[in-house]
Amino acid sequence: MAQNPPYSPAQSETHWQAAWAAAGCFAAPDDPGTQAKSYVLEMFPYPSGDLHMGHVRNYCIGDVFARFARLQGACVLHPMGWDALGLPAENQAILEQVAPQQRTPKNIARMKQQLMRLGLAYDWKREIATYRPEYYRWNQWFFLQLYARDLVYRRQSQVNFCSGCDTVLANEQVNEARVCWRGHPDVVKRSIGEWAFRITAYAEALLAGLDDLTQWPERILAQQRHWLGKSVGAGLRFARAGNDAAAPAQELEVFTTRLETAMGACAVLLAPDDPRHTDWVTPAQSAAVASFVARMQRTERSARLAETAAKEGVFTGSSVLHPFTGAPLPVVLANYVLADYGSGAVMCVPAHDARDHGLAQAMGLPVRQVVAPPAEGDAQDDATLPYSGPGHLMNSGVYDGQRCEEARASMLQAAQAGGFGGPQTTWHLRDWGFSRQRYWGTPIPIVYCDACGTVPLPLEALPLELPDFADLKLTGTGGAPLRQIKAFTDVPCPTCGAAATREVDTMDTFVDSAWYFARYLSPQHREAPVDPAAAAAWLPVDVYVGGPEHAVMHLLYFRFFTRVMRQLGLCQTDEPVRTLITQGMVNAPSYRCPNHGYVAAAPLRAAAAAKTPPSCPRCAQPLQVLVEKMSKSKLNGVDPLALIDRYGADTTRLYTLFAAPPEKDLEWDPNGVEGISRFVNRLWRLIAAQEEALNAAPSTAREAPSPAAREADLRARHLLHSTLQRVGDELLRRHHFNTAIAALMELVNGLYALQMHASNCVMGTKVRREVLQVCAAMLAPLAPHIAESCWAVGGGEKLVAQARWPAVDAQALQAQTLTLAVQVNGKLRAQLQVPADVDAATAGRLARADAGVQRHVGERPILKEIFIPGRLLNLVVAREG
RNA sequence: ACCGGGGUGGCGGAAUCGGUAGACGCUGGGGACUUAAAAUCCCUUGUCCGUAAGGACGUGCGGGUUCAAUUCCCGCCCUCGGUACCA
Repeated sequence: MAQNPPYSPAQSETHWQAAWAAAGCFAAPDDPGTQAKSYVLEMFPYPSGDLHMGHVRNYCIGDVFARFARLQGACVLHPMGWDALGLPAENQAILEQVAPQQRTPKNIARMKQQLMRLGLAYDWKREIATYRPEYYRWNQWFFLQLYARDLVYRRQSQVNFCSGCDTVLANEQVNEARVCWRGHPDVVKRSIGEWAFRITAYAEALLAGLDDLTQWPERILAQQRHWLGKSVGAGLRFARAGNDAAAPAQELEVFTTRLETAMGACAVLLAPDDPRHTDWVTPAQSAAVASFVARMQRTERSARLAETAAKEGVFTGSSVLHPFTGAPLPVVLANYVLADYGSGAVMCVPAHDARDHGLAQAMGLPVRQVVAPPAEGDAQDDATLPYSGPGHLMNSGVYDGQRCEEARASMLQAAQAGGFGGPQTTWHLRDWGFSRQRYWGTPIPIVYCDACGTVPLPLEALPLELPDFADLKLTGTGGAPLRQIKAFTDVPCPTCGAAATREVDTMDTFVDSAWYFARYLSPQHREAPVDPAAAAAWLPVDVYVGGPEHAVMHLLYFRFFTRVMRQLGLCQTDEPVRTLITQGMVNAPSYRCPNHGYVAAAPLRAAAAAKTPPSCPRCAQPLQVLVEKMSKSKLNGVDPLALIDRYGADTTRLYTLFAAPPEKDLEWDPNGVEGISRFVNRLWRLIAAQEEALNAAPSTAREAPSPAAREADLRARHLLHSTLQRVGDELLRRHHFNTAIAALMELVNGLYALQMHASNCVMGTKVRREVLQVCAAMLAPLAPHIAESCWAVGGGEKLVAQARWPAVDAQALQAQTLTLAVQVNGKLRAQLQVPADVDAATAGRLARADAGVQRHVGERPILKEIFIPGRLLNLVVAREG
């Protein structure tokens, strides 16, 4: 046999990528018409400048869906774009004083080049980038539409404020010790004005919509449900004690899910960051309160709320009257109360709430038990306090003896009748504050006029473009950068023409990503964010692939905007995504020296292979090895481009798909890549051998095949079609690409075992072609380049990228016998070859005849036989001893 | 701390509805081919006992349900993601 040329992925992959482009395989029409449609989308990347392995994994997974849907006969839309605004680019601009408007397109060009090398089936004509005014003008358009519908408003909000930088900081820029990224200590929480979307108006709809998302992972639905956090309870109003008509507030409303414990209330609690607390502070207490509030501003919210954290409070000096009894209760600020949940105030019931109990002990508040646990044996009302279980009421006047549920209902009725309370539902979800004091974001189209107040820009004024970078000094200090530019801020009022000033905050980048999926459908459309005809044709997204870190916020905003779009007449769907795939992270070993921090991982991988324990190149100390998410700071990244250069795109794709199923984390293993590369080469040799065999075979031969040839054909087809069935199931239903690839490896191993790679193979040409074509189809979504070579050698028409998924031949699958597992008392004792259609009685007879089975059954009678057709037989006998 | 995941050989993982634990790949060991190397091919590789035949144990830990549990239930441990201004 002639020596075949070794596989050259670089040459072959460039060739097929050009062929796909020439054939226009991946361009999607504006309307799929009568053809079934499939919209496959991956979370768009932040254009940092270089593709990393996390991107590669994300887009390879998406590409499998897109290419497989096309094989299944769908008209596929598979676009790509750039999430280009936001903090990292702004920080880089501060550092280098280079305009993000210049840096960003360069980064995009680089990353696009890198993406192209992977041979991803994108329709690049639909590419979008959020930093372009043609894109972000629609953020402004949405803002104005929501403003007109009272779904956007201004409010006060708590932010991190660093007096050293004189500006607001992102959470990421502050560490746990409240030190800022530049090293200033004492970052505090401060209240500032901001813009917010009224997403809470959609809470009920967003909750109900989850029931329709049957193709979303259950864990994501659970996280969304908990984030929405619907809680049904009651509101109860407490009036100010004493006749102080001049006091700024006359009552406090609390929210409770346990109204039946009201008689056990010993205080009413407010959050330290609740601005209303000043209405209740008396002069005598003002110093104590001020110091408590200041201390809380320096404490992390999570530290304040931790269950194990000490419960602390301070008396405001004022009291309110218990609405049921008229008894005075102190108004107290407590560290664990949330200002933005429910009504922002709660009643303190120490006997039946652990946190309240802790506070009561710390402050010496009275503990009054009002619920007795269900009586057991000798009736006992005493319980270990705090007690939060079920029971009946005590110490509660007319309600004594009622079960909790009864008391809750009757007290609610009494509260309504008395006009001091009623049913109330609260949510964990809060409105979405989207103001940012940053440069690299979408300007908010608002003007403030002394005469007209807050004035939205007219739609014709859009886009409101970001002013030039050259006109300001971006330092990351001193508040909103846009305020520096007089030419931007000082404008005439759109209504009255008088001198006015613009809003200088920009928008959160979550606004960009809340609706980008719609822009791909008509990226040039000028009348609206999306052409409603295109939206009707393509929405919802059929498959959405991205990281689980977006499980809650991004996906909730995404779903919220989809509902808004529907109400604006832009689309006809409430939910944006039918099937959601959340993929795991890409991890790799990182190496850390106790003296010198992280050490570059790449040179140490070779050392690890040589089994020398890794040591620091600078001080020779042994290094700590951890498996962590690939990142620049940990110096453990793998350059995808280097991988493609060395092994080719198909090997890179197959490795990321094979090493773990999509939803799990993937650990980088250089040896694993070698293994995949071996498989690709093995496959290549098989394909090359067929090229020779098919060319050599006289096409006119009509001789009857030998029995050996018939047997080889039969076996090859059995193997081929059972693999086709498995791979189809893995791709279509289970989305487990690693096991699909394993099945293909087994197929190739099996074909080698049938000598298909060898010159003495007797397999017929017709079966050889079938094997090649079916293999090509199965490979096409996973390793699309070598799949084309396989298709071409097998004599397939046009490209496999344009082909259809083959049908399983049920006849080829039929088997004569199967292996039946025989257990005795649940332990495997024999494996019998039996006829495929064996019944329980026959299986029992065969099993009893087996020597191994007999040894374990012995003289004991068989009590029961459990037969699972096609799988196993379990003989149950009396246990010994 | 709270919410949601995850934990299976030396390693990544497989086991689809409670039915043969360890598919496939890597690593290690042995062999073939070769002057040699690379590449390739073949055998082998959970632990323990045993010369072997064979047996016992084994899916983070402790219990439970079942003829049968990686899978279901209860209680823990460790770990990852999110916690509203990173995206």
